[in-house]
Amino acid sequence: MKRGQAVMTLFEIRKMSAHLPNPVPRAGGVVSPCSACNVRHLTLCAALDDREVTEMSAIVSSVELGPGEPLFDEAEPAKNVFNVTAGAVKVYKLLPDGRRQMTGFLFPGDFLGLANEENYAYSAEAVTFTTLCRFPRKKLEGLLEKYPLMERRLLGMASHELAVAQEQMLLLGRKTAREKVASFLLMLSRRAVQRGQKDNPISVPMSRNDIGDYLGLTTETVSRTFTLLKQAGTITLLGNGKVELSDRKTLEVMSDGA
Amino acid sequence: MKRGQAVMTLFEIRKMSAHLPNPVPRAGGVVSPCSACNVRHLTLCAALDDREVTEMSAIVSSVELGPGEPLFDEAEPAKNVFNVTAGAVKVYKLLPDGRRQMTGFLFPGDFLGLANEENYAYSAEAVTFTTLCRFPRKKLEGLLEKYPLMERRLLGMASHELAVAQEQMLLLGRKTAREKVASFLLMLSRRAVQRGQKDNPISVPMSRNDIGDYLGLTTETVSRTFTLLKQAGTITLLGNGKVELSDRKTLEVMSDGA
DNA sequence: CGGGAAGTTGAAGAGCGTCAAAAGTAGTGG
DNA sequence: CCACTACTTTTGACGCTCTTCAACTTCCCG
Repeated sequence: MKRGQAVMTLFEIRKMSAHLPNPVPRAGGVVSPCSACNVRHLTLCAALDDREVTEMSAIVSSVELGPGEPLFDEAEPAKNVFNVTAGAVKVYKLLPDGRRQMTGFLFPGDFLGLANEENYAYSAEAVTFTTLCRFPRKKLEGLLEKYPLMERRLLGMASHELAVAQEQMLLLGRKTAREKVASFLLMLSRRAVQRGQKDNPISVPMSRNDIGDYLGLTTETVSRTFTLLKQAGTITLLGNGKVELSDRKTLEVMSDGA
Repeated sequence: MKRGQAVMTLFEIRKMSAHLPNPVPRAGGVVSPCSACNVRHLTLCAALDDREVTEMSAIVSSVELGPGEPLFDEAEPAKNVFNVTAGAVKVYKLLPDGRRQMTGFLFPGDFLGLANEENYAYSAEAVTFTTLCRFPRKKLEGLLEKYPLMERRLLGMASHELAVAQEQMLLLGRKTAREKVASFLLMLSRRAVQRGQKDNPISVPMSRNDIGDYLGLTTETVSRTFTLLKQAGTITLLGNGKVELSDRKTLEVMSDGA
């Protein structure tokens, strides 16, 4: 099980730039990293006005990760919480023998690191080249007391996550491989729309193995299912991690079990 | 699919009384239903002092359900949130063809009905004779603004739920039938302890079918797995929904996949 | 007791996993 | 620019766990 190869190629740097029309300056830069944030309306910070965001930026720093680089590990002290600003992150739990369950894929605007306990309940790792903003947990808690709207927003985000988790339980416990893959593709499409991207060809940056671990399947079953959907004309593999949903209706019917 | 038979037998009434050493008076009663609450330390209300609890009790009413009676349905407007005070509740989601996934079993002290959207994201139904306290959502939101500690507590409860949900995803996606059942029994035991009950013979009030829908298995597989554990001497079925964990060590090793 | 639901057990089959190998893809170095 | 290497993806054959279908048993509660 290898991980954390921090090789950043020219290709990935180009890709990163493409994702960041307004690149977020590093912590310690002259400009507030938050005032230029292009996903603010999606995040925790949506609850703050400009002045408050400036105050917030005093405690925030920026993190950049290459594909496969770990952000934190399960059971590690939960010192920070993060907001994804560009790229994609996977979060997962492991069994002692190495079996892995992805509990989510996170995209720009998504929040991670919320932990009730002292330690993280899961591991997090970059899928693509990724940038995040980091909030020291202690300091964030101080701000939460000061800005009740922010706490309200956090509660809203947590209860949204809870609804998503319940939907995922339905998928894992009761859906077939075909239904799982169809649901997965539609989820990627819907979330792309939320981020202001277009709903059709979708970007699928994660590996078949990662998808399998998210859906409770093996790499092989995921691959076979993609092939089946392709042969049925429901999707088209465009290469380079792009997938066209050629027959969205069918996917939708399929995802709910018909 | 039948549901909602509100038949309350003498036996159940006796059982109810056993669960409620200090029965909660109905709303409109002379005594505040909350001041006598015997699970307050487990709930949302743990964040409040006596005076505040009295204020809270003005908006609270009590609900009683017989086995199988629905509390609310998925997609119904989320007008109330609830705290279980006695008994057990199951919450679940359905697929159009009737496949069901339990997303949780709730016991005294547990909270349900948190919904970010207008409507409930799941259905809820009593397992045994159950009592709950009901908070109109609008009024509760008012109190949350007044008592930030309560909002803090709610956030804590939500993020705990989130961690539990992730653990359940690991179970559903990656564990075998044996591992699932072992994990389930241990969870019941741990939660009994949290409520101040003893950890060993545990009460398993739900049917094999309900357990199956919680673990992503069929009734038959759950039953077979119970039989295997029984034959291996790991558990003992005491009848009447009571199970003795005869070899907890083995169950623990088993639940994590060894 | 007696009837109906819940639970158990058995036999057969399907879906997905496992193991293995081939094909495709991307990055490296000649 | 093309060949080489390493990894990911795809495809195939086979096996196993869990499901399905069915019958039987047990447990409640009237």
